[in-house]
Amino acid sequence: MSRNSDTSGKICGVPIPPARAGRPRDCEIDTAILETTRRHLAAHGVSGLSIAAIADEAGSTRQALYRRWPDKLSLAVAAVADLAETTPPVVTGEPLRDLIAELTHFRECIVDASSLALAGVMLQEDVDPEFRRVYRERLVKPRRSRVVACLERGIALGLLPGDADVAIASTFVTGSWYAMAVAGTKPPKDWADRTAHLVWRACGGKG
Amino acid sequence: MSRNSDTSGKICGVPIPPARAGRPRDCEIDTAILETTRRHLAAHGVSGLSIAAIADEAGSTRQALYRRWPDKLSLAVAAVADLAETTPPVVTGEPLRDLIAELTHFRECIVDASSLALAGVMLQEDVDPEFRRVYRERLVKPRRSRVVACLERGIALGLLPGDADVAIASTFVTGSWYAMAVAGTKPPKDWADRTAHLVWRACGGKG
DNA sequence: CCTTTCCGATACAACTATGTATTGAAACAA
DNA sequence: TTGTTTCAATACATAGTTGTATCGGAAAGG
Repeated sequence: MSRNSDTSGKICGVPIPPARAGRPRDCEIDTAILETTRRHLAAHGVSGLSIAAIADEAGSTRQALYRRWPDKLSLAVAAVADLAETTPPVVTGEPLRDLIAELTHFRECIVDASSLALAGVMLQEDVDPEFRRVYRERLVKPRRSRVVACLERGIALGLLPGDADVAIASTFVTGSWYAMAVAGTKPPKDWADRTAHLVWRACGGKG
Repeated sequence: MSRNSDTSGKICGVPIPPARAGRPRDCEIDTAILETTRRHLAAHGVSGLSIAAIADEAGSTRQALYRRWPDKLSLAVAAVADLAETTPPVVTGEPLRDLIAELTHFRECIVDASSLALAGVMLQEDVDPEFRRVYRERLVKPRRSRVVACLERGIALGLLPGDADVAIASTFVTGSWYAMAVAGTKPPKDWADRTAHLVWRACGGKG
């Protein structure tokens, strides 16, 4: 099977442009480079990125890389933007259960994508604002709003009091994980369950 | 007044060694370099540290720096170890009030020392284990145990139930701040108060 | 077949960082 | 005064990174 163009309407996840002549790009190079870039980002931060090292480790060359992205920053942004937004957990309508599912999902995402270190990178002061914006828009905001939605549904259903401090309580969810990572504490197996119940109770619920 | 040795028993915060001959070191160079190093760490991470840039910005030279620390890592470790552990808030014995004081103190510390970005750096995967260890021992652990102490005193006083999930709840305290930083949310003025009350309630308190 | 683009390999100039060294002056101990 | 160490400035070799360029060959479209 060809590693290149198909007829599905997309090439490398991007809508097909007015088909240009010449040898098509190798999709596998794109994905290999972006993946390697994310690994390097998590390991060394933005300043530590080395175009040469990335191209090399991705099994390609710097030229193939420069043909796609003009510089280090564009590559980093592309690598984060490319992080496929995983399908969120199904909403059952039972807020506490949904909250637990959300935390379980968060845990899975943060482990295998080394997104935790990525979050740390974003706190660096020399990170490009646009880069930070893409990260928040793509990875932080969606989850945050789903968590808030769980709690607000709890209020709507009368399970939580109307004056519950959702704004602060919703930060506990991911924050708990960050705090453990910084402290070097290994989160327990039942972290999702315990955390969800604590947040629920913080909001005034009787879970 | 001399910038150098004194007779107080310490030089540059270090016990006086058997007084050696020759021109004494300039303490101000030590502090200027360590301070500049912390700024650079927060801004660019470990990989982004530049000995030359640090020496320059500190108003000194690379040679003065190499005379003190053999390499980049030693300098980074020294810079973090040098972060004076600020005097913790006074314990009143009233757990919830102490918790609020602790959070207020945390907020002050994290703002002016740019320690937040430093926490992010520690999540990077290429950070030296010993470096990480010093950071946790010096900056993370003390605060964490004070927070835990507040909650456990609450249990001891019968203000919190004995089965309160202190291990998880204590991560909410600093975690809330991290989560906001990552999300780009500006913590509200009354963050300490609201967060403390939420954590208290999460533990089963009626504050 | 011809043209275009991509790929891998190699090369190059400009820049930066690192670690070491030297020099003359300054500060202090014995 | 003598000996030792520090300081600022300067120099140097080594190494790594960046961005651009060139080359022959491969893969596609017209």
